[in-house]
Amino acid sequence: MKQTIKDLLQVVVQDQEVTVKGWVKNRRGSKNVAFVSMNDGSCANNIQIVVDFNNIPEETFKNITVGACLCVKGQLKKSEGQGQDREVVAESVEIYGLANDKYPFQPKFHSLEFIRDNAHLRSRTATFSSIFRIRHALAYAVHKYYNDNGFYYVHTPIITASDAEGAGEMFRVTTLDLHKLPKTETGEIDFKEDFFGRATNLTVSGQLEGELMAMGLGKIYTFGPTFRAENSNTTRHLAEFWMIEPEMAFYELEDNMDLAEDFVKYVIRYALDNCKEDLDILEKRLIEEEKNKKQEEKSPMNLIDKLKFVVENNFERITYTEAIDILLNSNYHKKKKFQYEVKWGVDLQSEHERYLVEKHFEKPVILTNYPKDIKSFYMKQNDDGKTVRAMDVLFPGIGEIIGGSQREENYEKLETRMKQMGVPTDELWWYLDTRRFGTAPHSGFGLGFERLVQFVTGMGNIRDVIPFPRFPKGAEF
RNA sequence: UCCCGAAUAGCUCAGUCGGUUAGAGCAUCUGACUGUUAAUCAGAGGGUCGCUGGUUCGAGCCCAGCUUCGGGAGCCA
Repeated sequence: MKQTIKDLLQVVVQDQEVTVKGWVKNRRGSKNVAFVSMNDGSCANNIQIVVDFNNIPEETFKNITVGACLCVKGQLKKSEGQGQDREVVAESVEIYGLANDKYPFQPKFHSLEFIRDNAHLRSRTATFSSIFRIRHALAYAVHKYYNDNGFYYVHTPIITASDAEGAGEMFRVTTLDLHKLPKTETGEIDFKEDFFGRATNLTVSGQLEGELMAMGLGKIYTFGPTFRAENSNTTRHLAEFWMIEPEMAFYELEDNMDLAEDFVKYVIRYALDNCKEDLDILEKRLIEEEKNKKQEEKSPMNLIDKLKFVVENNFERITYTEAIDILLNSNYHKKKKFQYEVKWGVDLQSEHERYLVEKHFEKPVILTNYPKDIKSFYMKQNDDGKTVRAMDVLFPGIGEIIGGSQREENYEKLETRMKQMGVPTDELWWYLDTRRFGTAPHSGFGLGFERLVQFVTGMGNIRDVIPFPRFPKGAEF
């Protein structure tokens, strides 16, 4: 295999001939010698190229500006300078591509807003190459975790005919001519004429299909794209995002919580163990940003300490009812600092979740047993007749990172609940079949992959942790 | 979608009470410098002050609408 800069930074230095291919991050010159920092994306660190004008014409160096791509042949030697232990003394420089002064990035601090505007080139920046290497590591860790724990990776459909999952607005998928829509006798659009012979959408969740697979394979997980056509303009929502959804036969809510906690800790630990350099870069950036913040907005922990803290401490597990009591007895509530009312039966607002996670417990919290009327039809009903076996994992800074539940396995109870909530039982006949034939207790959850990447990288805006973000009025690149 | 804020050089920003020719650092270009670390030093070029309209003798600054971006909220993962 060809040697990358990562390889060259690790091999034993013995004045050997090497070839470096990569992009110019910075350049400095003086009368007889110049220095070029190069990076090829293989790791966070740059390699320093020494350009001696006795070997390489000065004119060549003049053309090499930040952003240019080069192939440098030379000798790998111990560095004479202080900032690095090795460097490549160039013997020849081939220019693959020059970058003129319109190249947007410079060797200086750039705002995230500016880089976002140039997202097509942002993999060239230190911050974003680190983010995307960490994103890769986390994705790998997800597969490794489930594979090593006996789960099967299943692929659920991207195009789905069911629009009844209640997880959000859907994107329509059609091949109909929008200027000449076929109509039924009653004047409605006739989807019988459409590609699938029925109305179809992009999936909002693979859960229902995941349950079908778990009811035969035992323990499965999905890891794929999901789509929500909500007009959400926030730092933690995307119209296209990647979701991990494990689904396990014979797991009850407590098993589900154990899995969620163990899984999240595993992938975060994997990043700590394998992405040290990249995490250091992101932590440094965050420390710089914190300097401009007011004292009360500063976070109590640096990025890596925060990740270690999550890995080393148990998540707090409380019921919804207990959470309401804590909120009602809080000073925040007594001083009327909450904007939204706290009372049993209403869904918790962001401010309430933040209080529990960031002020009261100061660690991740798993909330369970929510009122049934604020949760989905498929969640297992408790004997109290009021609550369901739901669980939400709340993380500091980003709120809900995981939502899951034990599923209702009783056919009658499920069908009754679907009818009460207006979920069409005829459309979901295949889902009900799992309860009709050999039903079993089972559980699962969904984890928004970008929210996990957000937490691990410390990035505030979810659009910065996916290479090509999709959001309302945003589908560039 | 709602609330709040912002928009000045390629980038990051300053611009006093509405008053003459809109500034700085970095980047770019020219030059200097015997090994630099976001090198340093000297000089130069670079602006329809987001757009449209209004108030005024006079608008970067005040007002209205629009656009885009940011923060927060809702929906959620």
